[in-house]
Amino acid sequence: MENLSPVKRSVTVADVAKAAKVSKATAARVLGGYGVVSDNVRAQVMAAATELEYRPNELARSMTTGKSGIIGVIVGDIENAFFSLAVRGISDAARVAGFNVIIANSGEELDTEKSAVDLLIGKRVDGLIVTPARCDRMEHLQDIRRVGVPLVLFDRSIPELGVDSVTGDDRDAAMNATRHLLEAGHRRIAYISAMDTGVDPFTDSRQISNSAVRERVEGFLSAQIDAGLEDPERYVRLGATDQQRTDAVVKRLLAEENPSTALVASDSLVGLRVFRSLQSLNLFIPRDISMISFLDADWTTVTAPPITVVDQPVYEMGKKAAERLISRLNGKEQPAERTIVKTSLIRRGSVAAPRSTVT
Amino acid sequence: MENLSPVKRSVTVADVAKAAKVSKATAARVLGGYGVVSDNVRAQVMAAATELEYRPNELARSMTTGKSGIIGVIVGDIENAFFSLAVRGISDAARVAGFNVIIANSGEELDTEKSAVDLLIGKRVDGLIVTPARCDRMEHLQDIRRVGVPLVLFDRSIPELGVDSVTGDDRDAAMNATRHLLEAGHRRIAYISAMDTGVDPFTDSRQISNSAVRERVEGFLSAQIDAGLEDPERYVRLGATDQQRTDAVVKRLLAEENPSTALVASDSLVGLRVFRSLQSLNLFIPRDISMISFLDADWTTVTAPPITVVDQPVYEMGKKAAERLISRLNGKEQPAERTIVKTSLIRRGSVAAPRSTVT
DNA sequence: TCTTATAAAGAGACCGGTCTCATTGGATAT
DNA sequence: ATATCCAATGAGACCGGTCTCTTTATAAGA
Repeated sequence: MENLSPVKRSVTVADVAKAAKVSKATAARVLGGYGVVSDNVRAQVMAAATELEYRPNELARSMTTGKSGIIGVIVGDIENAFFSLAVRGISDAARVAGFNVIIANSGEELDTEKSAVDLLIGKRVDGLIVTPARCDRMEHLQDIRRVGVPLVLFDRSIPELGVDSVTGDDRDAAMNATRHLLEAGHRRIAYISAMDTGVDPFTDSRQISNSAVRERVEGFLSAQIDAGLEDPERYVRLGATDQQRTDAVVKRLLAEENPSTALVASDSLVGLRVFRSLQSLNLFIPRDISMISFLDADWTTVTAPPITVVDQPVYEMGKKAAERLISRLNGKEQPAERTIVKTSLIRRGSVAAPRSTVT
Repeated sequence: MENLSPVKRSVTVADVAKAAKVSKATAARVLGGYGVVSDNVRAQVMAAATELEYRPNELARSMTTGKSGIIGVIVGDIENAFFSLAVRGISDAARVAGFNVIIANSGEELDTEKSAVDLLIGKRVDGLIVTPARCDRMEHLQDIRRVGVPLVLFDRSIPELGVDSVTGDDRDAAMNATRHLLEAGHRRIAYISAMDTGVDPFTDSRQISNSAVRERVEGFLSAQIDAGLEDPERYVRLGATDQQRTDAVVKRLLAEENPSTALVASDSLVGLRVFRSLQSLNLFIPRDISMISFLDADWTTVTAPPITVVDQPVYEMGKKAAERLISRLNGKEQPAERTIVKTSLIRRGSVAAPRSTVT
């Protein structure tokens, strides 16, 4: 074990300057890579710097420049494949542009999100990418703009806020998925989400504070209205937040007088839970029931049958969000823009005609 | 749209002090929550602060205190469920203790890891949790200690470094998994990993620079030696880095004169790829071949049959690593310690007796 | 009444960089 | 030979907090 006790105060430009026998200003110029210095002085300073193992203090640097080189990201839950992939896209794009990423989890809770915002602003992040837990509460997001920190919303948008957003084409995606089920002959299609609005029987999509889910539900409904179906709302089921509650939702859905013959899962976690529920009820997909899930998650490819999914290009979405933010950080004054990325339906084996077609 | 142009310089203690008609020092005392102030002055200052919407500049605070309140985490790939779960555990533990987390991806590349270390040290993180890409190159890790930043290794350990580490009981885990296959009657068992040592035919576990994989391989080998099998090395296959190469590995493995009848996948990504390979070869698990994968990943529960796995309590591992680091940050002078968390085998449906038992 | 202890507030240095402005000296122009 | 210019360097303020040290005012003690 080498010696590593000395509790050393870190080496500063002043130290290097003294060692190189030049002024602090000159040392700072070569170490900071700005201004103009003669070649031999530069060499001297560099030599002293490596000798002393100088490492710039980015904190101090940030203080004077006012730029931290950090992008703050607030997501619902990194553990969720959707977000971890997005974060990967964000970090990759950030790194290319010389930025770093600091991540905070909101757990989809407004209060946690608020304190994360305060925290990241305190850390003087250069910009923020946020997945707002609720699209109807945005005071804290307005604060962000007020202090002059560029903001990009991810996955969900809040038009009233007037900031950039990058989302999927949720409404179209849900419409396409629903149409696909309609075309297969289904007439009683359920939509299952983990969202929890206080009110129980779902009646109006405006109850849903998450714009992504809201738009998906709206697409789901309008596809059915277009097809002449009545009252598609009655098959919208929320609150599938864990396995147990999902089991309950699915069970109830199938115990009704007119049980649904197909369903759409609002995200890959809900999809997985629903799949397990169906399995435990000994239902065979797609013979007994058809299903489509959002997100082309790992698990959807290895089930029997593999699951038909709405493929959201999450990595690209993350990348785009970061790029948008960065171009704004680089001073581009552009009006707020809503970027909508196209999704596609990957047809696999979980959709078939309903068992007994009731018209 | 409200007014938000003013390009405002942020509000400082001095501003608040002036507004409250007290000295900067006094304002700082109440805003920073230290020292002693009278109640009415405190009230005055607080009023001025809320009025001006004062937000402390954590950067400046960090500069003088020398603490940033940030823990740096360097992982192989956040996109990987193993790491994203670990990061979740780390962040949760960090938040409880009042720390934040900044994440960097190494992509399992030494150079990227090195620059991530430089970067995070530059940002003056209070401590570092690293998943070292290679356990045989550690100069940059020694640097970390040299500058006095506490370090905890995650998932992999480097005893020579003399720092804390939190890992799974990889050797035992692999032994147990292998024994389970031996007990089922298998005599030709393969071990597949994504690691890539330069040398092709695997001969010696010391070729493997990742300690976790190395120990798993060693456990895998010794279980077989113990059982009296000869030359188990010949069934160790590395380089399953993507689907295509995994397909090749699996194909080659099964085309040999004595094809293996069971296999162990070194992590959940490899496991998933192997599963797909077997599927595409129209092999049925466990009838044609048995398999065990590391990590209780989502996908392993919904396949037909579900996959027997080594359950690594990754979230807890992350949490423990963070807790260990934090206790060190809080000044506890304790000797370096290697924390090994126990894994368990979750028996599901992917292991059965080999088709034709050849002794 | 006068000293002394103590609580509350103020003044200003400091952290480690950046950056503006002043100073110096050598090359070129006249 | 003297004025002019510019490249190279130095001196020191500044960013926004923390913190030490000093000063002031008030209450208790003699």
